Amino acid sequence: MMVESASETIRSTPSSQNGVGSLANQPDGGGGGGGGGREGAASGEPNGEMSPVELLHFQQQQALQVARQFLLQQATGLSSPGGNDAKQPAVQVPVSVAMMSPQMITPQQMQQILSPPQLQALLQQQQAIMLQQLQEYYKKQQEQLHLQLLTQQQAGKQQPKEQPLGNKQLAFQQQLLQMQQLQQQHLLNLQRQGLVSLQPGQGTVPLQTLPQAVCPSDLQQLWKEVTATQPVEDSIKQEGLDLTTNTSNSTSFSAAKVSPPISHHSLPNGQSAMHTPRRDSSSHEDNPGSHPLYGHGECKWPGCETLCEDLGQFVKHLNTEHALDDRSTAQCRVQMQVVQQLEIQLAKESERLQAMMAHLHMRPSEPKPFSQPVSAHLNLVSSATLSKSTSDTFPDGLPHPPTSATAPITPLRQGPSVISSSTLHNVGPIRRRNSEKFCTPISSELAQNHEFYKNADVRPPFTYASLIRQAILETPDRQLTLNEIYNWFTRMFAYFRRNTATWKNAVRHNLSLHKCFVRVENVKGAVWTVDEHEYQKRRPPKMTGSPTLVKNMISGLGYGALNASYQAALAESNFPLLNSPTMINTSSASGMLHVGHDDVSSTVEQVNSNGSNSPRLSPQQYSHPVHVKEEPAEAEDDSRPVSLMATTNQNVTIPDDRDLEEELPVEDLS
DNA sequence: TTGACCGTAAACAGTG
DNA sequence: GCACTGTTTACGGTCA
Repeated sequence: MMVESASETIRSTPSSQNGVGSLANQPDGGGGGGGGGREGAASGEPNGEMSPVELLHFQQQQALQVARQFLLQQATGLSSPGGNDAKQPAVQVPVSVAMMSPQMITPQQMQQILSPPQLQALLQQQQAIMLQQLQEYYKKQQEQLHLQLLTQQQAGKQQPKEQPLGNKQLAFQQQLLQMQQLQQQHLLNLQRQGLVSLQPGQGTVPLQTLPQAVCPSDLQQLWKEVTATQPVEDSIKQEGLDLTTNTSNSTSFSAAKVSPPISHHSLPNGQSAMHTPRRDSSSHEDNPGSHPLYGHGECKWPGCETLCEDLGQFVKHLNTEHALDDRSTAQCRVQMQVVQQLEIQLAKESERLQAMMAHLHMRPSEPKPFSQPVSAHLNLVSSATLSKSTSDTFPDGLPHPPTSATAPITPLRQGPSVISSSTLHNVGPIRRRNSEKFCTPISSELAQNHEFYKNADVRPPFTYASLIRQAILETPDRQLTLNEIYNWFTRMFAYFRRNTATWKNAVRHNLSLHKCFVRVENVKGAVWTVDEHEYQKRRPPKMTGSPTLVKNMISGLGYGALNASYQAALAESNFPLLNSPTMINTSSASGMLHVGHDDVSSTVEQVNSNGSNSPRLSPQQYSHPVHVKEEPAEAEDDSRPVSLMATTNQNVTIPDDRDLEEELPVEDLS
């Protein structure tokens, strides 16, 4: 029959994924699987493969067909039941209705053929039959679902893992619930639609008829819920239970599958996993003012996006719409799988990074006292890139040993300043902006990676100006001769040890170029000091008041967030430095008070001084209290007043304090 | 597209 | 004359 044709068509695509067919052990229906077979044969000879449900429908269909033919015969005999009339598209008839059965008289034809009383009687009769069929049909399906659920439960008892079992049971429960809802909704729609096609046909026919009973708005809502529900099926599928046949690729059934919000039933087996989201939600609710599932006035629950005016409304919405129920639990599990997938992806990427580093011979040869965080890897890569880049462009053209020969000793304490992508790919002009962007104190950076820079032929990610300033500020007198600055460079950085002419020229160039470097004549020569005021003024538009300040503040805050995330991630890797409150404070302060410094030591100074980010600094710095410098008596190797090296090598937390201590004299004078 | 910033290179002058 | 120091200019790259 054409009814079966319609149902067969549906079943061949969506209903075949319905799960109903599989549940009925009748994936192909009585039509013989071809889907395009003539229904007459199919309807006339229900084969042995037909499920009881379909057999029932078949019988009912036959009865209905007889009634229909009877009515038709009472009419004009417009066409034979098996004629081609139905092949003509029924005008103004829903396509699905027209498709229902070529043998079936369309409602319009019915109206033309039958008198109103006859038509009404026929419709009532059909509706009654349909309702009965539907009830029986759904009852059968529920039985099937229960049967499979029991089967799964028994099978699950043999599995050591209970979680997937619970999920399967959950899925089955969902199926049951959805089936019930579908039944109710379908029946309701049928009652509302007097002219709904009444062909129960095969098991999937009721599902087919549903879409036309759903208004577009309903469809939208249903689709929204389907999309929200879809991951559940994905999760189920991933766990080996393919229940997606119920939904995927079938808009109609997807809509039918949707569980309305009323479907908050408690599962009899009460999975423990269901408590997870609830607790999680509750814990978040304890945090006033914010909720991780609430942002931008929307519910961030997967697939929800419900607009909530305030947090209270959201909480209410959360408790009502995302309460402890099957769907929420399943969605939570899906989210867990998402996280797991991301973790797997991260692991893969980390492995790739390791391979890349190994390929580039950048793998640290020395054993690490603790696990190597990603930042350290990145730092190594950065170092490798820098080394390679600089080696390729060494002005002096001197051959330079590979950086790996001087593997960093303290890369584990790398801050974020050296992990920027630009650092990875650029050497020159980007360095200062890197340090600015990441607000890394050059002092902290150097303290953390002193050994690294000292041994590795890696160019430090700081500008000449910041390095010169750092060199000067490291001294008690805060003044250095040019030669002392040279020595500081060569002492602190292997890179500058091996490259001379270019960077020295650059140092001189920077000393002369920047106003912040003040040359003071000494008895025995000239010394260079730092005018912090001018140093801060180097980027006055970013300092205060200007719109760019806000921009920079925002960017600084953005980095602060990034840095915080990074710190959190690294902290979990037992990154000792990042557990240091000093580091945290430095980062946060730099993030909040980022005003565009080459190094954040100045920023830290400001922050620690009086909480103000005023660029104005100590009179000592500003007025250059350059007391005539005595004989340098350099001996740079042991004259360093502040042993960053020692502190770096000894204690990872001290350097930061030392940095602050170094800056304190400046701050105290402000 | 523009300006700021930076690095690099180079020329030049002064000084010891 | 040479080396060092200091200044200045020019150019190209990057970024906001």
